[in-house]
Amino acid sequence: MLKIGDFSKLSLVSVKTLRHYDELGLLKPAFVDHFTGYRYYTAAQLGRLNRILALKDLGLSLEEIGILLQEDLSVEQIRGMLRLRQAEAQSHLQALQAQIQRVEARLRQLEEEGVKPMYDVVLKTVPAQRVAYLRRVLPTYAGVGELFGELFAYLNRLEVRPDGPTILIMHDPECRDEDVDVEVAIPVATAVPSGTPLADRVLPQVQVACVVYQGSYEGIGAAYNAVMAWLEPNGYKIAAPCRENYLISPGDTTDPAQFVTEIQVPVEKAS
Amino acid sequence: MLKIGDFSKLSLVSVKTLRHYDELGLLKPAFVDHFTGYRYYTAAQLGRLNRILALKDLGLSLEEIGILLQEDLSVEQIRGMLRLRQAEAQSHLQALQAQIQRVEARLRQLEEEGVKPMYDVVLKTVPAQRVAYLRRVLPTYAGVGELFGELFAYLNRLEVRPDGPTILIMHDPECRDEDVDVEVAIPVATAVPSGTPLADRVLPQVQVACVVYQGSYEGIGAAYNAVMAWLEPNGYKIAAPCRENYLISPGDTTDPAQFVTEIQVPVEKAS
DNA sequence: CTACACTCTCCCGTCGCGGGAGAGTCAAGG
DNA sequence: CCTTGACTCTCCCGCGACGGGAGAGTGTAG
Repeated sequence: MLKIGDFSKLSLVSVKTLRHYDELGLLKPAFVDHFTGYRYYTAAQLGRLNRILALKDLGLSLEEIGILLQEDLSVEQIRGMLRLRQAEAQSHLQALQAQIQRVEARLRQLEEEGVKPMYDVVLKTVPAQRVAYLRRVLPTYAGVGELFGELFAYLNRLEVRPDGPTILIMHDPECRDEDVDVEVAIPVATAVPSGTPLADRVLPQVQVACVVYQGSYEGIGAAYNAVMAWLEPNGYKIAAPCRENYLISPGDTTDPAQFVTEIQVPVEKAS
Repeated sequence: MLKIGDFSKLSLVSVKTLRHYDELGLLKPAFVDHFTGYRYYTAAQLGRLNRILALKDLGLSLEEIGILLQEDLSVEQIRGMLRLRQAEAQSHLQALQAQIQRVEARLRQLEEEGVKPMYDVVLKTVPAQRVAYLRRVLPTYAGVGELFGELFAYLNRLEVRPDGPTILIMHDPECRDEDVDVEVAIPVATAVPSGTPLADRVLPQVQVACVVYQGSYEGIGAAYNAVMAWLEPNGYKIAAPCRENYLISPGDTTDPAQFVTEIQVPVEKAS
């Protein structure tokens, strides 16, 4: 009969941990003095403790270990739990590798530019949303403002309430400045009545890499460069037309320095 | 001015998280109504939030992010933190890969043997300990019992108290049954007086793979097989002579089925 | 004016223990 | 036999990054 401290020295497991395992029912002392509450262990219990430690080293939770320690468990069930754990660990591993890649990319960027980064690219999964939209080929981007005006005019006439910031979708595969195929859209909670010049559709859920750009639209190219430069080192490629979300726009303020635009680039993993 | 729910929808970050970041000082709302406590954000704050999210994606803690968000931080300092994080992530990665290897080894063992494993091998770091010892070449292992008797006799005469279970160290590089070079040892708290037939020495700290074996000494070979079979798939090799710790031995009980022995194999990583 | 959706603060739970308080217990030496 | 110091007990807090929920107050559309 060993007191907890002796058993702790023998097993190199802390007293706290032994008490914790007792509480969880993983390793009950061989004997407990009911008057003093003292726990007494035997050397033979080292076997069970070692099993617990070995399973813990496989990354299993104490709860899972408790299940695995039950005697009446089939080999199949044990194998199932280990396979499950294996899969978890694998996906954890992939996430960690991707994270290391991101840190590396950030470090490289820091060393190459030698200056604190201006733009932070984050991945998001944008949920599906219903939008009212107008799509047209415009001679230049300058016409986008008017197109939004047209969209809002229709909405007002139809008494449909916007339900989010305005969106611009650029359908040209490569960026160009003339004869651009653009779509202006705005989220709506309910479908637009049919038989009107306005249509609605549901933008599907999509994963995007996005940056937030603040300032006049002339300088937005730098933000695009940042997100495009982020894609390759992080293992992504463009999957669909780019979008811009106008969070603070000429409709809200006259000072272009206050304009806030979110650039969203739909992406998928580069195989 | 956006209410927290609107800002949450915009950023795809939960209200709970936004409040949490407020509390930590990472992202204070642009304005707080002092009467109602309502938080109001502006779209321009999305930039800072994105930076927080991007840094979080690198695996940095919110506390570290708080430091990195300070304006007056040099590029050097930022680089230092990222390098540190990189190193952490790398070691985490290695640990995870080793863990996956262990799970794989366990699964293979399960499939090959098709039965629940009897022995669990665990890695420990045994601390340095002072022992009194006797080393001798014996014709067979049967003489080990007598050798222990001799050791205890000396200890009694010198009034030195044992401070742990008895240890057997087998110095033969390969296992054999005849003319074995063995050392019997027992931990002692204080040095053995000099000028006696007994000597003491300090066993250095060592990393061991160990199993606990219960039963008569005749069947101990199976436990050795288990630990030896564990070494290679987990990337370790034997680094020093094997030890046995007699936790419950003929001195404690007459029933060999109750004997408990811990087998310790000093190991190092196979390069 | 009345719903109803939204927001607030506060508290608990997660997971595997570690640290510490305050009280009780055990074993060796005087 | 008594003391003393080393152990041991239970109970509670803390970590990290939030999520869930209670109970109370607030904002806005019909």
